[in-house]
Amino acid sequence: MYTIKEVAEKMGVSEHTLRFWAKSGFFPFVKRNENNIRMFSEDDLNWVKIVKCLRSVGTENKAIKKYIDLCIVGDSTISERYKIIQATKQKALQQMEELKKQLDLLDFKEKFYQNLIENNLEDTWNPMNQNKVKNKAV
Amino acid sequence: MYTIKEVAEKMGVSEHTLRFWAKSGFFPFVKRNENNIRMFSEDDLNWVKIVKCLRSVGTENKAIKKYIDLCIVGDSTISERYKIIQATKQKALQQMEELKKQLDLLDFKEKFYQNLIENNLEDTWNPMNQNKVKNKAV
DNA sequence: GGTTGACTGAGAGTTACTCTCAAGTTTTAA
DNA sequence: TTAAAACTTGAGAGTAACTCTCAGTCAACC
Repeated sequence: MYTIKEVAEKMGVSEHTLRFWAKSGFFPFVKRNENNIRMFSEDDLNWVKIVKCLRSVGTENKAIKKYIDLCIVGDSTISERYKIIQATKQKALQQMEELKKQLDLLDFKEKFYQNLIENNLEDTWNPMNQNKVKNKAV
Repeated sequence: MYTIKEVAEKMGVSEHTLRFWAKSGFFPFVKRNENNIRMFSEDDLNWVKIVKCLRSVGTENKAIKKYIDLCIVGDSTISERYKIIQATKQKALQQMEELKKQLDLLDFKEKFYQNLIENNLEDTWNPMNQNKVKNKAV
């Protein structure tokens, strides 16, 4: 059993955020000890893990709560939960594509600046230098 | 030259956000026409592109403004800008790793539910079924 | 000449934290 | 054994980055 601080360290989520998530109803199974302190079980850690996963791919808290409520209802909601996970995965794949594109742009920019530095060139792409003839740039 | 609406469509950023970014000083070179309407040039579109890129990898607006201010200063800040782009790229690469991990978890979950559905099994991972013996699950 | 449609800025509202605080326990240290 | 340090708690204020609503201006069409 783990206190909120231990969970925060273990899972890489701040204590504040964990309390906020708890208040949002994301951990309906976390028990309190005799001093009203939350004690997270191993199973609860898995809930933290899946909540963290859903959040990190941009799922809204409202939708996460919905998913958790479906879990609470029980086995009759398995196919609905399956669809949610499927859709979330598709969204994550799209994000991967988008991130790749942005990485390409950052890579281009990096090499562009590198070239300017190594060859002591002017930044002809910068609008401040609009009057100057451009070298190969975005 | 493009109006804010056209830029919004072209770049996949809402008009609201573009106005917000403009007010934040992200487009210091966008001119207005005789009716006070913002007209974006091709160069301005590239600024939108780089701002969108920095935002999408989690760069704070304050830091974006700083980068833009460095651009305005001119060529003397090239090496500083180079460092910013390098650091941003590293952050993006980390995000890629994180996203891969989350995708793996979603993939596992997807297959897990698929197995439950196909074989008509109980969701023994769900804390609601804690009393039952677990099948292979997270 | 009146309505439609695009644009404007100001400002209120929203999401998801993030931080501060006072109050209660508990462990450590003198 | 008592005082201080180290936890935890919930309430509530603050923040970032939008997101939306609205009143007002202006040009263009019927």
